[in-house]
Amino acid sequence: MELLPEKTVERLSQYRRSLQRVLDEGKTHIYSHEIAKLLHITPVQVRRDIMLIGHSGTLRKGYDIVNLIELISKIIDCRTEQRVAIVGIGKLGQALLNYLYETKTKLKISALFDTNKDKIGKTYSGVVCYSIDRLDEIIKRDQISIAILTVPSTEAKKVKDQLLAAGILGIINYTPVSLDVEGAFLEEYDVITSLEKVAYFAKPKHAALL
Amino acid sequence: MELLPEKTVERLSQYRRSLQRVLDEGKTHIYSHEIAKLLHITPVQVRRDIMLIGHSGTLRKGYDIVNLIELISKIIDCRTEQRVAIVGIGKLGQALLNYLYETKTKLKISALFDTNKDKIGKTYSGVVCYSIDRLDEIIKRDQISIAILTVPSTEAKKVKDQLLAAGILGIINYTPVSLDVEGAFLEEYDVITSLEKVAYFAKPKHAALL
DNA sequence: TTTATACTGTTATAGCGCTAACAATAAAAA
DNA sequence: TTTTTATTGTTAGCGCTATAACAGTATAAA
Repeated sequence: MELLPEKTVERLSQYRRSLQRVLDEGKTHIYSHEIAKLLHITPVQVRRDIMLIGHSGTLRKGYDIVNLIELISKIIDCRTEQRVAIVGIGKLGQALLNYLYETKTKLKISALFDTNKDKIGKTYSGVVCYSIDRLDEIIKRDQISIAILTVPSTEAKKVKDQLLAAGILGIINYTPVSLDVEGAFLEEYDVITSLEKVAYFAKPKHAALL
Repeated sequence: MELLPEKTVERLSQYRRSLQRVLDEGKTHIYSHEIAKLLHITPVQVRRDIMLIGHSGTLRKGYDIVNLIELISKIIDCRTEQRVAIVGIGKLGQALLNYLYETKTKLKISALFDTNKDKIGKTYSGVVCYSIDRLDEIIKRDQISIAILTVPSTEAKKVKDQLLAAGILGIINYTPVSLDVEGAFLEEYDVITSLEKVAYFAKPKHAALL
């Protein structure tokens, strides 16, 4: 299948989780406008996304929830398990681990890395923390393909280079340092940028008058 | 001035921080291609953003860094201080607080909220944590205009309603629950979606062949 | 002094993503 | 049975964003 648009993939991830919740409540079918309402988007967008993955609903009955979940999973999940490492087990790294460690998908957090001696050897949510010196070794051994980067800014570039050298295919960069990633997929998220953006658009009305 | 495009505002936030770093290293002027290299974007985009805010560089000398920082600040900062609350002081809330509490801008984290009795009354990085029961009171008293939402999913909608009722103007939603925000600016960031997206685009090459 | 160079500033074009419009049709109502 | 209604599936168009192309010009070089 063709590569799907990024935004569609994002929504598919959200559809799947919403659909699972609805399924658990006992529903078997759902209309596009019902899905739309759950995610606060338009029904057209839902139908278009579903069209893009080649699924068909039933007129007047809507979409079969089980079928749809299965198809989404077939498309966005890898056939084999994809392993993920979190590099930098500070507050943010630990928070992300809590959010992610129990997904029911083919994604598995399978290693943590840090430089802090007190953390090395410990397990967090059942995942072992290794010294960052063993990054290359462990990534290759466990065939880890995705890394979540939550190290201090000063270390970001260096660690990124190590990750790429070890053959990582995707990086999520939560440090405020912009990275250059050749040949891998990169997603950057900067909390300061995000806050400053919201601040710009959430200016009090009277501010314009001053 | 006209409202700037969202993406431009995001980059302005990043330009400012990069420029400050370069300034601290003793440089006084910088070329568009130098800024571009720092953020891994194109020089044209940098020039276009700078054009949009009405700044002019000097041919063959580049942009005066101090001037540019001042202009960006004038545009993306509010004239008055904008106060921010973090609602939900779990690991993620605390992590974000660490990232944000010492910005030199007009943004100030001025209150934290939680339901946990052990946290209420404590201070984190010098910011007091209040009971979430006092949300309305404190937001109005301190004129807090922006909220960062890091509560459990189950509480997200209820807290969002309380925030809007208290007059909040911008919300950053880090919960995986999609929100509907009437009349305020909303930014949603979902770590699971983000990871699943990267996983989709970072699939090992051979996966396509299976 | 004249020409070449290396920048900035601006406009035109392309691409992605969302939305509006509508065709098709199964189910429900008359 | 015929008509209406509610829903899916698809295409066409619009808007935002990024990029490409290029005009303008101060400085440097010849």
